[in-house]
Amino acid sequence: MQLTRSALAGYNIVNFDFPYLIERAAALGVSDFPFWGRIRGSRLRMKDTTFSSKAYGTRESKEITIEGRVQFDLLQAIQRDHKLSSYSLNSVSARFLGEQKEDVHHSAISELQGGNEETRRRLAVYWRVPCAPARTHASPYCPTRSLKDAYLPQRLLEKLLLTYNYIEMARVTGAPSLLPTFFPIPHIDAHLGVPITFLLSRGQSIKVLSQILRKAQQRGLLVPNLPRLSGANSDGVAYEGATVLEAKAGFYEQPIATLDFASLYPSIMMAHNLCYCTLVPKQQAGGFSGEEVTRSPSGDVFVKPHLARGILPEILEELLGARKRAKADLKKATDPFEKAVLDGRQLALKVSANSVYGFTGAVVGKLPCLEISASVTAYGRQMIENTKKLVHERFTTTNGYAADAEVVYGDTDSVMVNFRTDTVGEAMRLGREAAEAITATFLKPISLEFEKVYFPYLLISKKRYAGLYWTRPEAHDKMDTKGIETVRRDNCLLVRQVVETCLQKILLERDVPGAVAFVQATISDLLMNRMDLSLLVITKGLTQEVEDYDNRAAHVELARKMRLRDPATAPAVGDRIPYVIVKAAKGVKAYEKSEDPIFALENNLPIDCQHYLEHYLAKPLLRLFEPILKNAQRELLSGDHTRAISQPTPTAAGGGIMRFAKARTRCSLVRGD
DNA sequence: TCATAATCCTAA
DNA sequence: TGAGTTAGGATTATGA
Repeated sequence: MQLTRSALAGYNIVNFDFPYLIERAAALGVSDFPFWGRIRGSRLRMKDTTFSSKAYGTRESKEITIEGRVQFDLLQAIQRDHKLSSYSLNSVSARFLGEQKEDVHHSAISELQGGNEETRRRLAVYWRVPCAPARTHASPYCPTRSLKDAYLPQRLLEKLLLTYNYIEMARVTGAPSLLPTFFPIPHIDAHLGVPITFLLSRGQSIKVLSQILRKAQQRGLLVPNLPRLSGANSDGVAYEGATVLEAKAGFYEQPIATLDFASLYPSIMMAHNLCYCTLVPKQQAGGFSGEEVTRSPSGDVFVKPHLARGILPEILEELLGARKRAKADLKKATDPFEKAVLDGRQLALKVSANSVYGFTGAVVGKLPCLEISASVTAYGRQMIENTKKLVHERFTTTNGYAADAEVVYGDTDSVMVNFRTDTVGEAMRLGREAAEAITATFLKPISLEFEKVYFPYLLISKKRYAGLYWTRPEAHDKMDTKGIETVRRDNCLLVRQVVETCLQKILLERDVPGAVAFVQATISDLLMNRMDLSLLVITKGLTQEVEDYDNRAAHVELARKMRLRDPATAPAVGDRIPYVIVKAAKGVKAYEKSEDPIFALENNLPIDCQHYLEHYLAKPLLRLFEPILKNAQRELLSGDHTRAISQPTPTAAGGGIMRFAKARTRCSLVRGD
């Protein structure tokens, strides 16, 4: 935990360190302790809350009020900014700092203490002082702290530029500047709005609402305090969303051009003047002429901008205008500090603009207006269908082009076009031509842009594809993967690594036989018990209270089991639960075979390798290879490599996998933080 | 065996 | 001043 003049920073401080310190002080009767704020005599206040949102999940949390100081909990920031399989300080530090935090076990203390200066230093730095008794909040974050626990968050803060990014977000949503204004934001008045602590502890709504309130005040408008919208059913769907075009699955060995609408939903709201204050109630719509109002494709009516300019379009215009300037300044900037500020700012402005639409559709929110959100998506659906149609109509041999173009896929604001050319450069040229021609058919500021070419392109299904990503004809920029196992954190590392390697071999090296051989070797390793346990750990989020689940699932049952073993360290709502599938009698359900990896390790439980092959590896690999290989099933999943070694009985000491795994995974599997 | 519901996570 | 949205694939449990 770091204490500066106006901020407190650390890892999991809000739910562990602060409550712990406060409770200990109370237990010890240190009555002058809980005065950390900058208002003399004002005691800090703590209460339990449950935060729940679809995007951030449900989490129990402490809410601590400390006047005049920002509480910057790195755990909260990283949970919001990054989707990871594990949020332990150890794993996060390894990921972002390339630095593992080594723990010192208590059995090594006397040895280190009796050693030399270096071993004593190690003890001081790494030994985590246990402080379990007063623990009140169950989570995988171990109630111990070492010097490193203070030092690593500081490094993360700097490395991830969190100070810049969060202060910029606070500023674009209108918070008072906590630091001197190094680079003022033109047209954005930074004197009303969202405190940094809100950015970490509350949702998206507060940011949008803050902007609406500020703009309404400028205009002299009042924002109504609406009663909870009736008929707001939180599990159903309130209105129709975007169109996802049919995916023509396959392995494309021709360049596929991608056309994207830039900031689609914000630009729709600006182009059509969609706002609370421009909406014409259904029963009054008849009283307006076509000169005065527009009817959106969902049938909702809005007045045109010459009669009344909406607040939302104006906010969006300012946000996107400011972003354009930030990006231009970023291009010119040379000073690393200025660059960090500007990049944080352009990101904040983009996120901010994109959340306005969602805010209008949030029926459980403060100011829902489904006429706006339903109109936005309806315009969007019309636009993507139109774009597809225009591509098909224009790029034909009849019109003098070398081939008939085909839209092979598209999602919400993008279309993927096969112009049936063999060169990336030609695909780019046609892509630019299409973007320009189609943009001309839409109202300003709607803009269809050519963004990139995929070549080759492996389209598996809707929302799932991979390809090499080209923005210039000379060389590809990267491999891009969407929705496939490699980008999903609920798969074990083995599956992610195998799929990733196969994609590389197929797309990059163009070596399909090599990919097949690799799969066979991996399956053989798995079945021969040669797989490191750390590769087999699956993680899933505990999204609600264990009791509230309607069915039985592996991670939930494990959470239940762990609570019986030790309530203090059992997973809590919002935590991610790591587990492995261990061997059991035939016919036993998967949810009865899930086990805590550390428990499995310590008790030498054998892993159910067959289960990993059949349930986690086989299908993803078949999906990957089916568009490429004639006999994927036979080549990958039958033959010598699928023969398992004679399985050790659960009690046998010779569980090769466990001994092997234990030696190799001690560092990465220790429970921490 | 097959359809369905619950759940998780991702694309946009 | 509590909580952005919908679409969609995949896995698992469950019951007809």
